Amino acid sequence: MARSDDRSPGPSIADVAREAGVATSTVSRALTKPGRIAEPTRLKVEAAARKLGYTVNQTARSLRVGQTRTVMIVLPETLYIGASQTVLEGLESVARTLTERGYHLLIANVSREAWTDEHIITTALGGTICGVILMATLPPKAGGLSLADAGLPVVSLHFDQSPEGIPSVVSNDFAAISEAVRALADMGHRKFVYVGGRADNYHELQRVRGVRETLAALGVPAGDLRELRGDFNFAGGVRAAQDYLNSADERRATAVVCANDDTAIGFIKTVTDAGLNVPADVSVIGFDGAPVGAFMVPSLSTIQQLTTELGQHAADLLIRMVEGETIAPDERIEVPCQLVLRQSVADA
Amino acid sequence: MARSDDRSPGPSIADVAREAGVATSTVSRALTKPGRIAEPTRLKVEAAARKLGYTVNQTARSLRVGQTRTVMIVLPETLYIGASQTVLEGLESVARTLTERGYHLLIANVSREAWTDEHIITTALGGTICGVILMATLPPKAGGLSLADAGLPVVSLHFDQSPEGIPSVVSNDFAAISEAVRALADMGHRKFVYVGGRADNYHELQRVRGVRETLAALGVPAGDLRELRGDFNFAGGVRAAQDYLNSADERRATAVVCANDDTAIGFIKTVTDAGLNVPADVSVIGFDGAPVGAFMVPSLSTIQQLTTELGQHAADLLIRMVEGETIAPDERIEVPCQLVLRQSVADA
DNA sequence: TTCGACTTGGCAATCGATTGCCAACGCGCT
DNA sequence: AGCGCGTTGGCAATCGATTGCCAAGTCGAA
Repeated sequence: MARSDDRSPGPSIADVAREAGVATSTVSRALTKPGRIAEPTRLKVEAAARKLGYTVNQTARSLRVGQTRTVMIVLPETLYIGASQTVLEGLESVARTLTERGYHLLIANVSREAWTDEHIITTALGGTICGVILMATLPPKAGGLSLADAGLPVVSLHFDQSPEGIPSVVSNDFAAISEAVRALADMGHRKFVYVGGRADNYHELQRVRGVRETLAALGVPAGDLRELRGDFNFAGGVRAAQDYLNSADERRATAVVCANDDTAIGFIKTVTDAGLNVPADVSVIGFDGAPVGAFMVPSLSTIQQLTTELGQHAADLLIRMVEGETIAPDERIEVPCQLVLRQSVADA
Repeated sequence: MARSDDRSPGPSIADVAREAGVATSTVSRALTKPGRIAEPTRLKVEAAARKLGYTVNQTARSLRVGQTRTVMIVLPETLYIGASQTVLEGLESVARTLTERGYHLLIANVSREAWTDEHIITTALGGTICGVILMATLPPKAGGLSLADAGLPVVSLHFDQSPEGIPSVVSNDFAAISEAVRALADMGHRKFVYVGGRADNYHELQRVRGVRETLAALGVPAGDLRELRGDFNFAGGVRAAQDYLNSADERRATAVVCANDDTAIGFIKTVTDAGLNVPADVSVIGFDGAPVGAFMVPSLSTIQQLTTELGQHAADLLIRMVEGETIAPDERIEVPCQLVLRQSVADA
């Protein structure tokens, strides 16, 4: 068999058993079932294992116990590569939490195309993983099958999918953007622009609603809120700024709320190059808390998402599900954001 | 056995065999060895598999063939969370390439502490993975064991470790920064500052050498190059800028080369807030090609790393090693960078 | 000394897919 | 009709660890 391709398999449990002079079952129990094996025997086994450099073969273990300790994280279709680091920060946090608890993290679908969804489903069904974290994405489907058919625990991070039966960990977008709008109103601003993201996006729905309802509650007439599309990226912010610049001076808003930092950055860059001054002529605020914001000129006001906490909660929730705890399918953990006001906003 | 914990195992190969009226071996071969099974039989098997929704159990397969199709990527100890997205872009590129070729990607060590190296080694030895990509890190060690002991194919991405016997995929830092320095000299600059990173870092060594040797070749006296420490982050750029501001006006350099974009951004922010104008008073250039650079005020000149190509090459090289191709241990693939000049530089 | 309760460790089946080996079969040729 | 070769598919061993079951051993109490 393994003739041409001799992968050094390392010592197996049988080797350790022989070395220690006990049965394989004893070795297995000594290493995994504390208390099941008498102390002297256990020490003997441990010594033998260390001497041989034995490491348990996770593949064999997984096959036998019918469970892996590997979690898959599905990253968003577009990674929103820009200024904000929510994806990377979230990933770091999830990875750290899982690793601490002895789990592995498998990455899926960094760039989603037709075949990748199928790849995900196949992996899920193939017994390779024990749970899934959806990061700012909807559950993949392929052929007749969906992720749900794998019968695995699933947690949604960033998108609230608890109404669809997926426990979710989310920022309180609505309350956060509402606070930002109120802060701008308190500074005397009365005419607003909201530069939104993609219309079908979960965050967009929360954020645009937050702006509208808060302004309405403050008594700002609907006509004094202009909504532009920003697509969550730099170019969208640039386009929105061009629209903004095209309106007559006296009709221009003095406060601009953007659906994320990238949009705000594109906006600021464009109006600045056109000769306007931020914040003297117009105040701008973003969303996400990109680390670079503090070092922009002017420094960027933003709504900071606590990405690390979000990731921790998601990982923790999933582990609890994997380990058999019953979690309500409409479980929803909300993490507050922090309003960070910097140079890009000023009194009207 | 599995009484309390009935994980729905899905159909097995035996179920498919029964459904199709053939032996399990026939099913296995029909699904994996094209040509080995007569066409009519193969179709029968495929139909049965589809009908039952059969998916191969990767765990069992891996155990039998002694090989997984999972690659581990070790991310840098500090993720350099700032403006540049090299880690995320590289990750995306590696993930995409591996997925296309039917491999999985396991993430390790996003935050390295004492126990995580051990976790990595254990995983590597445990037969869970078939290869490792080191992303801007040195090989982990734990206890008496190092990653090398696992006998797995390893590729280094970003750091040139080919002298240590690890095939590497790297940017040509030296040539790139040399080109940048020459460009600044061509613009008439004669006094330089180099804001470096951490002294023991691979990139730092390349980049500082590039600056020194290029200036020397251009006949700029060593006294007209001032070297400051920037630590690769915003705060380091800020500190360097404070040092810079403290020197007397007539002694100040007019060209600042930074070891990465974050440093450059911190530098620009600080000197701008202090009343200097970039680029009128001082030209600044970064390194990495952070996407946000184009939208800074002033937009940031930088040396763009082709992260996607780097990732592709690394993944491709590793796959070739995994699949048995012989690769020279001192293999070194160099990917050129692109100099991108924007508003932050101007004639002296 | 004997009995029962408890502890300890070994035997062997098991997880699911792969694969070496071989038997059966079909086909063409003499 | 008989022979040989190539193709097809089945049997059963195998990968390495886990675990139900049971036997042997230990200890204390009567």
